[in-house]
Amino acid sequence: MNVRVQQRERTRELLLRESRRLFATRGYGEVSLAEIVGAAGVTKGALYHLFQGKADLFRAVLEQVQQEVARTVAHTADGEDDPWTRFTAGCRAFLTASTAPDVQRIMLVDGPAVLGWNEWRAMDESGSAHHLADALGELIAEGVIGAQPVAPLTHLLSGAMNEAALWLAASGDPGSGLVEVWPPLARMLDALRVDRTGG
Amino acid sequence: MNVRVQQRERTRELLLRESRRLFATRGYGEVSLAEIVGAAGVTKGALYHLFQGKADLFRAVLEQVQQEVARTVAHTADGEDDPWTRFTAGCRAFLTASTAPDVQRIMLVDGPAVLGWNEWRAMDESGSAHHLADALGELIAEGVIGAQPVAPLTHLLSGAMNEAALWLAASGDPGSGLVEVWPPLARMLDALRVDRTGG
DNA sequence: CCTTTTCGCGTACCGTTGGTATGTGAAGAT
DNA sequence: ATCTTCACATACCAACGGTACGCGAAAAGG
Repeated sequence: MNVRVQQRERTRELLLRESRRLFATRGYGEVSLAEIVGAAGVTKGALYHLFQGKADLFRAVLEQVQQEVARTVAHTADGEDDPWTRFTAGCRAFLTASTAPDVQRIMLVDGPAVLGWNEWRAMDESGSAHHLADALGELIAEGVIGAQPVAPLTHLLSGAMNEAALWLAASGDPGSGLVEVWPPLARMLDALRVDRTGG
Repeated sequence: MNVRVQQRERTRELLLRESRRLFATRGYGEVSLAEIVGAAGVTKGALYHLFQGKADLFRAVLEQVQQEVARTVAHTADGEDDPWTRFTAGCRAFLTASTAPDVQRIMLVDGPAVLGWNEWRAMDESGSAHHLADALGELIAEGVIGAQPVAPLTHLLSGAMNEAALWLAASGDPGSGLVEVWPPLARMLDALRVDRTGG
């Protein structure tokens, strides 16, 4: 029980890689299963042996993308000591990470439409949005921001940052776009603080 | 040249009504053209005579939904005199209007995926986001909020409210959900003011 | 009026799509 | 050495979006 598991995993990763590339560049609706299995060098039999269908394959890809983003955000945040700095650094990391084309199309555009908003939201909450909620909870516990329910706040900020990521990716250079988007976002974040000493 | 134009318009509105209903309840991908024309009591010949295809039909439906929301927002905002009150009232109107199921699915979930984010954004900017940008521009001109580029700010707020609308519609009763979402959003809006005297 | 043109729409058809049923041959178990 | 499992290929299907064309009534022209 070794060669088989290895081969299975290898085929699965091939399918994930190729379908992710195709979904990212042309969108879920415009990519056929024939293309995917062709690019991966297998057949539909393999695909349906490993996944339940097209939507399930997409879900696996989305899961992968989401975990990558979440890991990047978490890694950046963990590098900071001060809770507030950790929070803002995580937000900025999310913005830059979500500028990548595959993240854009798969996670932010096609995700909700293919899986439905409820399932997409559930996945998001176990991904980067989870870290966001954690950071907000910590800030509340330490009294940096006022006591309040974290869920609505998380969604507001998450929505704002998702849209901001899409916008700055669409408007030419993401680097210079960030200079435009970050100040108002930083001000919004700063407005949460109970004791505003910074600008 | 009268009966023909009337009949054409009537068929078009029938197709728009039925496809809107189906798209809203089951989503763009799960609705077939056969279903749509069946519900409308016509055939595919009529559909392709009036629209360029499935995506074009969806675009027409989305345009309709968006204009309805924009009109509601504009109507609510125009009822207020003070620019700041007009702004916040418009935001609240958008939130409540975007809680309707057809607005949710068609405008916020499927829209970007079917038309692509760029085209969706272009349509949104000629809809309710346009009013939002107008209100922000006015507030800047009157010195209520600091001088800054309106575009990024518009996108941040638009994204936050879109997500908030989806969230409060998904979490049971929208009425009680609004009570949860509005305070943090109001605080975010209030943080934009140069001179913060209110809470 | 009668003829001709226009055009809104129905009918019949096509290539492609996601999905399924079944075959096959090698890896693993006994 | 035989049997079972299983990763995957092959062949096939109904349904889909889209197209070509035909029909009949309304408009236009004389």
